Parts: sequence; structure tokens; C-alpha cells
Amino acid sequence: MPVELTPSRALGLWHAVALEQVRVDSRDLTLRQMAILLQIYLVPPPHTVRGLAATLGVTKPVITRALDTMGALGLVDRVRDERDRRNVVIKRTVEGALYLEKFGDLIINQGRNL
Amino acid sequence: MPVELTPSRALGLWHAVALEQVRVDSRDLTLRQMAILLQIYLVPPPHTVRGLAATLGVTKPVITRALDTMGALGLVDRVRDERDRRNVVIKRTVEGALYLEKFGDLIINQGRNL
DNA sequence: CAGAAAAGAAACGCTTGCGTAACGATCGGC
DNA sequence: GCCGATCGTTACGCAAGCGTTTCTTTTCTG
Repeated sequence: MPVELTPSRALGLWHAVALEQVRVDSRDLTLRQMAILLQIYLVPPPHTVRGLAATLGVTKPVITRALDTMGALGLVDRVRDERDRRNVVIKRTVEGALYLEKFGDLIINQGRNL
Repeated sequence: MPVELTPSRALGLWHAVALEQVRVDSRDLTLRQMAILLQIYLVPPPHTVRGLAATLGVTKPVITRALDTMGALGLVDRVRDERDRRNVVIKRTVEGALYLEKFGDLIINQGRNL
């Protein structure tokens, strides 16, 4: 069953969520960073820099930098892959899960108030 | 009738939209800029720098800079208010309307594919 | 009509992200 | 074992955003 949305409702939802997120959270993740974060948490692991770069259609340094930033915020973690030590496996964190959980609630609440 | 969303569906929708938007459009508006843009286009005018700053909970220079950037992209326009020449009234543009229309379609399509 | 107040922009120094290119570390094929 | 390929990071110069402060123009007040 698809999510039923009219054009104006869709933009209205985005509007309400963006507005509330800006008001509530000073951490201003870029859309790219958000896409990366959601990819990590919603798609089954393992996640690598190269894989994320390919999925997002961006270069590898973009991923590295985003992981730097979000790592400093505690939203993700990096672990060297012991099977192939060239790889880095991106790990989820409790704080990251909490962050997205709150964000999901925000979407739902704003959707309810539409 | 509210938009019905479960937590995972809400994040999934955001994920799909963010991913597709990153892949398709090199213009990477920040969440703040997007919130401003949507406010301008979804809420009845007039819109002023001061009003937007208050609504978003940010300082005036943030709005000025965002309008500079989005103005350069053709997404919004600025016109001096002739009634009170201290004010600037933010105007919508055809290109901005088109941009949001496409974005709305993106949300709907991704919502359908959930 | 002088002085305070208000609106928006500009200036300042700083931080962060970008794309491209170069780099060390590690693996795989011969 | 070596040499090319692969993975992630780092370096570089540049553009854009931030918060704070200052400035200019315009309006309101007494």
C-alpha cells in the first residue's frame, strides 16, 4: 500500500518538517549527509565508502568528509574491515539511531497535523 | 484526513527523496534554505526578511544570505516595499515554482514506490 | 524637526563543504 | 615476490555559510 499524497500535501509535509527541524536542531546536516545517514541506517550492512559513493552518485571524498562530520557528532562509526584491510566498514551508533528515531517521530507528527 | 505514516515508512520516504534529489540535482540547498523557500511558496505573502527570520528562529543575515543564494539561482526575487521603503518583499518566480513542483513530484513518486 | 528605533545589507573572521589530484596501504594475478 | 589495481584518506585552492557587529536608509515619536 503506497503512501497517499497529493502534490500540495507532499510539499506541505516537507515544509512542516524542515521548519520544525531548523527550529529545534542547530545541527544542520546537508541533504547529502542526511541521505548518507539514512542509507546507513535503513539499508542492510555492510556499508563502505565506495559503496555509498556509488549509491549516492558522488565522489569518495564527499563520503569521507561526511563520515568525518557525522562521526564527530557521534552519529556513525568507522571500523577497519579485517577481512580486507583496504576497506572501512561504517557502523551504526546508538546516538545515530536515536537521532533518526526522533527525526522519524517529527515527520509523523507533522504529517498528522497536516 | 491526516497523512498515514508508520515510523519506518516515514524515514523510508525521506531516504528515498533525499537519495533521488542528491542524484538528480547538483544544487544542494541546505535544510534552512529549503525551509525558507517552502515558506515563501506555501504561505500567503507578503514575506519579509524580518518575518522569515522570526518564523525560522534564525538571525536576519541568515535570511539575507539565503535570499542572495536563491536569488542567484533564480528561485526567488526581492522587491523594495514602496509603502515602507525599509522593507523588502520577497517575491516568487516562475523558476522557483517549477523547482518546487518538480520536487513535489519527486516526493509523490518516491512515496508511491514505498 | 531632532533623535530614537527599525529594517535590511555589508563587513569581519572563521568554519565547513566542494572537486580535483595525489598519496600510502593493501590486495590479487602472474 | 612484484606490479598493477583498488580502497580510503589527505592536500590544495576555492566557494559558501555562520554569528556578531556595524552601517545606511527610512520611519516613527515627542
